[in-house]
Amino acid sequence: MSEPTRVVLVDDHSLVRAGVKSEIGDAVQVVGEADDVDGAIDVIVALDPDVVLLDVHLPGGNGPAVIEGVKAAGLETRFLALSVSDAAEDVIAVIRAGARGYVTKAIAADELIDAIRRVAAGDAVFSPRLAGFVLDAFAGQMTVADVDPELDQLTNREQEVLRLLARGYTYKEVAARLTISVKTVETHASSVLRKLQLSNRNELTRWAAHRRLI
Amino acid sequence: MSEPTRVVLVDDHSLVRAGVKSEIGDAVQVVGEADDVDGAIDVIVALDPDVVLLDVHLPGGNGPAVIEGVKAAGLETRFLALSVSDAAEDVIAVIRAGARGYVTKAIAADELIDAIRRVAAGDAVFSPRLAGFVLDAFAGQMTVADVDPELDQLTNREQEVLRLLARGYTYKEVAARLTISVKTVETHASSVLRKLQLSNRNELTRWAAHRRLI
DNA sequence: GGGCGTCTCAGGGGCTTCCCCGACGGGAAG
DNA sequence: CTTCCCGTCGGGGAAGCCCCTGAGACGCCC
Repeated sequence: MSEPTRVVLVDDHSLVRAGVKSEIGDAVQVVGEADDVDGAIDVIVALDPDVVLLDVHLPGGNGPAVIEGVKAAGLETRFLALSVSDAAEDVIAVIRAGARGYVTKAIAADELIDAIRRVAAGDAVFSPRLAGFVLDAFAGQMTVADVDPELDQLTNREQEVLRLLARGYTYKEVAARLTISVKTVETHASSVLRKLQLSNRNELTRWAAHRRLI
Repeated sequence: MSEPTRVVLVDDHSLVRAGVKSEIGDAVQVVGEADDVDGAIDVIVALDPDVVLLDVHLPGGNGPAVIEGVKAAGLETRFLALSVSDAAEDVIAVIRAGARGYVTKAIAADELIDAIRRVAAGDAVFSPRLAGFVLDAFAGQMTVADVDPELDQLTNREQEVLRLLARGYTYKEVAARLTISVKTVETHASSVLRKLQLSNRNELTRWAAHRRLI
């Protein structure tokens, strides 16, 4: 690696930027910094770095907004999301926007440097726990959601029934699987539809398909 | 890493297995081998290894068939696809099936060992060139196999009806939209179900959701 | 012209879905 | 102990779904 990797840091906390810089500054070249969405886009477009270390939560928008903005400017910069959050929504959002990696701030300095270089080389890097998650999402072609607040409205039994219905089982089949009566399944199904504000089981199937439950 | 990673090799060429084994045998523990789909499933289920090194092309099926089979047996084994192919279809297929990594056989021994350990730890590993590809596919939520031969069996009218049904419209609503009678919608719907070998409209919704027709 | 496929429509029947009621036992909360 | 939620179950009924059979109209191809 003759030329050092050129990196831009985007984080709304200057302390974080300083910390990261001191940790990785010897191994890569930090050519610019920004602390909000618009500033980040400006800096990145002006400097065209190899990799952008991007915090997910920013004033004036969020990580994906930066990625979109840079893409819109015609650059093909590689982004490595660096965040305290490991929430499903955040991870999925930046990956969908086009980030090539996602690591949490708990990462060690040498691992971060390695991750930056990998992303610069076109590789994909994820914190182990997130890797499986992302691939599951991909394999299951879901959108987001693990902790669906809407699912919390449902009792455990209702969620069981929902999952089976979403998989295409008829009431009768669900009843057989859960060894309860068809009437009970009807009751639960009715509750599920009411709570999720759906009008029939086709919408339920679509609802479930949309959030990967199938 | 006190205990060595337990690995099963699946490849239809014994020479390849021998080669891989000699390359990585010192670093990980190769506990079993197989050269076809059924044999692989048997060996994996019997040995429950940490990681399976899986060739994509196998007699008696392909890589995804092995993954499905093992999953069906209730195991949560981690698979690392190791293939000469870097074709989009192959990569997508094994990832969709649930593989946690995909590297080509051009990989160096030490990189392969590293990849195996990463996959064993739950990380995701891809050859640099493939990493971006997989993420692009994910971000753009394409499937690769876009051209559906199964759709060709359907007449234009049947496809129209299919799309509307998949979006959750009732027969009556579809009829209103297409300004035809409910009975005609029933006829088309029936044809669609028969041609696609589905038994009801919930399966139809799932079928459509699966190929992003919704 | 005759055959073929598509699109349209109808009657009738059986099953499924969804809602309206009401009911009972159990556990948690007050 | 009463109240409330949960899970279980039932009757009854309206609507939707799905199949079977049959049929007329149109266009295309041989």
